[in-house]
Amino acid sequence: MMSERPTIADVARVAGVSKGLVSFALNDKPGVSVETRQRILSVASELGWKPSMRARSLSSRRAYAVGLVIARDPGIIAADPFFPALIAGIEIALAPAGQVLVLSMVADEEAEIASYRQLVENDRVDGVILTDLRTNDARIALAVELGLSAVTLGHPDIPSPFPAVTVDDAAGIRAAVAHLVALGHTRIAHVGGPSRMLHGSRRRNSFLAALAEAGLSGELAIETDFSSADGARVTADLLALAEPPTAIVYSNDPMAIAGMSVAQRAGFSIPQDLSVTGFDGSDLGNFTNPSLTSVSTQVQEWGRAATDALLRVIAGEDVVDVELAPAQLVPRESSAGPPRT
Amino acid sequence: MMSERPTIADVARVAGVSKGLVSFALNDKPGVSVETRQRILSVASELGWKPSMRARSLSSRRAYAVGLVIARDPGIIAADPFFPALIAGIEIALAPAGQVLVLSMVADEEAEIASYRQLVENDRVDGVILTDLRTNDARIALAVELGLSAVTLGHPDIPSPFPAVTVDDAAGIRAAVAHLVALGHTRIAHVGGPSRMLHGSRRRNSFLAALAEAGLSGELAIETDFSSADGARVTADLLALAEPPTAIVYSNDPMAIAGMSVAQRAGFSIPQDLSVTGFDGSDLGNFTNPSLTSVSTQVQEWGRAATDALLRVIAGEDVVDVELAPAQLVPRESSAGPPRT
DNA sequence: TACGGTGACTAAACCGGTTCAGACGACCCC
DNA sequence: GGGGTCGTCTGAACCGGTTTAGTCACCGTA
Repeated sequence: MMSERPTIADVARVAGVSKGLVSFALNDKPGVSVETRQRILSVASELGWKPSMRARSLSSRRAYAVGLVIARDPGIIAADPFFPALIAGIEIALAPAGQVLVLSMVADEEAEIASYRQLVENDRVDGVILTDLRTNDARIALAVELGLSAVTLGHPDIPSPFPAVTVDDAAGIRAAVAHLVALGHTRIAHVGGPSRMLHGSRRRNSFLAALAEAGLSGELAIETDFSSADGARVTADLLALAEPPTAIVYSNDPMAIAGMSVAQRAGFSIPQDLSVTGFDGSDLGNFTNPSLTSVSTQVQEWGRAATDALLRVIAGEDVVDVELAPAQLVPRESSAGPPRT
Repeated sequence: MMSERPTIADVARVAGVSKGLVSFALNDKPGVSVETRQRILSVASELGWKPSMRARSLSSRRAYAVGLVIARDPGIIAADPFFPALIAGIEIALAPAGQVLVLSMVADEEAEIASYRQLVENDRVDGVILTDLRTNDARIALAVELGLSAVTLGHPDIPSPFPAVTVDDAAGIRAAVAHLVALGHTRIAHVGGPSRMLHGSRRRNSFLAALAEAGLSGELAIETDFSSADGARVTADLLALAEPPTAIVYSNDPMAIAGMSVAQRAGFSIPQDLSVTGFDGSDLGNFTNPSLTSVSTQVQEWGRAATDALLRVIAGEDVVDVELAPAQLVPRESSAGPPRT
């Protein structure tokens, strides 16, 4: 019963060399002859030796883990398929590197800052993925202050020393508007996220720009908190207007789905009386009635690429910004020509 | 510019005592006089000393972290609000204890086993939360083999040395059936999860038992993989029967929502022609048309309680099973009396 | 032949905590 | 007054790796 796990000292003893040399051999460092390296490696695998992450962490001052802090209302997170997809992507890149994800979910921005500080003070992570960037985001300065490595999902609106991994979601909004314009719509509304969030304001701006390009007015661009509840409320408001829009571009799928329900309750047929588009192209939209025209962003690939970049930053490499395939329109049943008046 | 972080040796030097005594004082161990303890504590806080988790981990052989491995298809996870709520609950219990969550998301059961092994071999976690229990679940034996602490979400169907934290979801299914029976339904179908998953088969059994109690036949209990797609497919099959059911009890909300869409497409009005109930009482169901009668399980509280129990197991306490408030029916618009024939 | 350089290797320090054996004085008891 | 107990504290070992300084044999060269 060899219950104790072998240490590097056991390997050294059996191989007849010093601890230090074993360490060199196992980390592919120079200064070890080919035969000795061979012998050490075979002894190590014979003994079933695995390095102790704890000891390695202490002496190398690394955590071999990356952090993700999600700061949103749990209710909103639960409805939004974005995060599971992101995490799945992160995992794909992390696993082969022998690293793990430390996840923190907090309710507000104050707790978010505290969470990053905890992560660093407690030596939990070597770097973080910054998602849901906000205008003038304090986390950039915080990461710098804490000496953290980081990558941002999207370009911040302030100077940042960290690589940005971006998906051109503006292209998706433009495609959605172009799609609706091509169908003949002229009164198009936008139900977007909080303007404090960069992707909220960026999508809103792209929406306005696309409308302007088509010679249309963008007066119906409304801001929400990204929740289904807000999506429903705003939709009701829009449809109660004297001249309601004939199409609504939503900034995420949960709001679009809630909006469709509200519209249908109010007696609007979709897409006959109202066209609707979502954002993020979640699977959910395939199973609504009608199915939801949406914009797909390959969230999983985004997570994978961001993690890849982060690991290289942590390793000290120079990493340049990464631009992924732009968001693409996925036309389904919820969009059609405007009602004939 | 005091850039280096103070160590326990610094505190000892300034306080004029030995390293060991500082450690005792800071961990509330006996053998330190009140005045000395006071002095040490004040020196520590003056210096802004924070224990190094890495060093502490190495010498105490603990990770101060717990693991959660989610093994489901990413698409299914994304649609299901269960996991975000669970994680939010876990976080609530973890943060005050200074511990963190290491999350792993894998696609299949093989990767799942490998993931647990990695977590342990790499000293990542002190314990794990076992969710989505399956029949004869190999993870129980695996955790024992690896010497992991654990808690299970629900009772396993095999002997387990780990405390179980349970929510009586059977009560929820019974309540849903009772609700439908009271409304006058006699042909009630069940669209449930995989029978390999314990909550899948348990809900199915409760469904059958509840029907039997009401003197009804349970021939329409169908098994799915929990995905929206499967929910849609099975619903279509059920409605195509010569004598379709007048009510369907779904085992999660995404399937119920997909099922409603399919039914509506097929010309069924809900709830006039078909009543529908979901499971897990997600916020989503508030914003469908009609809103979804569902069963609420307080998932967040489940995660909190499970984490609490796990931390106590890790601390070596004797922990007994915890039984949370049973699942409760949340009646909304999708259920009503059967159509008059 | 003396010398500098190089490759292979060892010993020991180090990372920053925890823990254990033992020193020491104060106190108590018989 | 000698011995035992208790509370307080020290010094050193320990956790299991990484890293640095230094030893030693061997080589080619002037």
